[in-house]
Amino acid sequence: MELTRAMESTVLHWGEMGSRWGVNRSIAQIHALLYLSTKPITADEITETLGIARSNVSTSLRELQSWNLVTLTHVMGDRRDHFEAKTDLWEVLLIIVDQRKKREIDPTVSTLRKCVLDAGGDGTPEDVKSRLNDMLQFGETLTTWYEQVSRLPTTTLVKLMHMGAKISRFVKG
Amino acid sequence: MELTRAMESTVLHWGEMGSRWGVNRSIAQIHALLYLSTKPITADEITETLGIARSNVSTSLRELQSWNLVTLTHVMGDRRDHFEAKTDLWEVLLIIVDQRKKREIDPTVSTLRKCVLDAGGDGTPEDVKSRLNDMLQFGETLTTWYEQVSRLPTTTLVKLMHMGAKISRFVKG
DNA sequence: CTGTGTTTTCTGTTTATACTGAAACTACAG
DNA sequence: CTGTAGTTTCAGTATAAACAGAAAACACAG
Repeated sequence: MELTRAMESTVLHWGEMGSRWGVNRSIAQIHALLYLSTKPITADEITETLGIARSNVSTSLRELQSWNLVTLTHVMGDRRDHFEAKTDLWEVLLIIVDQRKKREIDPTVSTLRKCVLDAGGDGTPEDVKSRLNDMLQFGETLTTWYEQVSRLPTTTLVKLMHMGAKISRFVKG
Repeated sequence: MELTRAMESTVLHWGEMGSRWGVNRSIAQIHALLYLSTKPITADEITETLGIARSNVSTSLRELQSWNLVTLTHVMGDRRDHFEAKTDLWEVLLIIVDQRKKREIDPTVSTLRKCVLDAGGDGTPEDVKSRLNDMLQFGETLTTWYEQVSRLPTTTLVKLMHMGAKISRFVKG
């Protein structure tokens, strides 16, 4: 698979972005490549195109599949696995946020909950306790909000987005 | 400075969180410690409490100041710098999102813009071009929305949040 | 100008993670 | 069964980032 200049920069930049957000470069690059590719491609093609080890591609694809961002498909008359990425970017965004929430935010909130409990009997000063409480409260507000909003249909979300700041009209007071 | 059990877990967990989101552990730990502390503390106190090198604390504090999350203050009769963290968590969230947008999202969108231009004349196939365009479009929609909404007063944001999914009432169609 | 407390800079080391390549495994065709 | 194409696992290696400690720079009192 031959990459044009534009495709190459996109893939490289996406890899760079990934690493700044705690996603490893290979995974991000592969994801970008699959997103750009308009037909399913094999692991070997990815290996060649990106110049990374076959085993690394395998592991990364596995990870991408576990995120539901990439699916395995088959092509008639070809034994090899082919891979393709979700193309609806709204769906992609929601998947990523959902997963990171589940893997990182939710555990953080429960850790905080435990800390607030512990703080009751371990001699934590009152003012620190109130800071801890604020954090927990804040986390809970955000997650509750997200859980509701993320369940709205995409079309609604798009419309809400396009309203931008106008949405504030509907707030009382 | 003595940490209670609850404080210690919070600081450690925060550090862990940081590293999963591309913020180094020391910086995140120091931030947590300053957030919990109800009075400004010195770099040396941080060094002792967290058991990391003095130089590391210095660099991290500098970084935190550049993010506007921590400010330097002075205490009467003490030559040493003291540090304290922003305590309004809404403000903290907006600062973090703002900064990461500025440092990472905005450059990504302009890279995409450049790629879309390049793709015009470098032989990129039509269908790939349209994928690139979708990405750019999506990024622009999100950033435009964020720029508007983040400028609303915190009180309005809080109210919007508490409305949760009810906000969808106001969408036409 | 000198001495002391404080902060920053810099270089080498450590550590964590990504990555490779070979070997093991699997599924299937013949 | 056997051979082959394909995939995964695993142990070792490389790389990049975090970190420590020493040295330098700075600020100011006396």
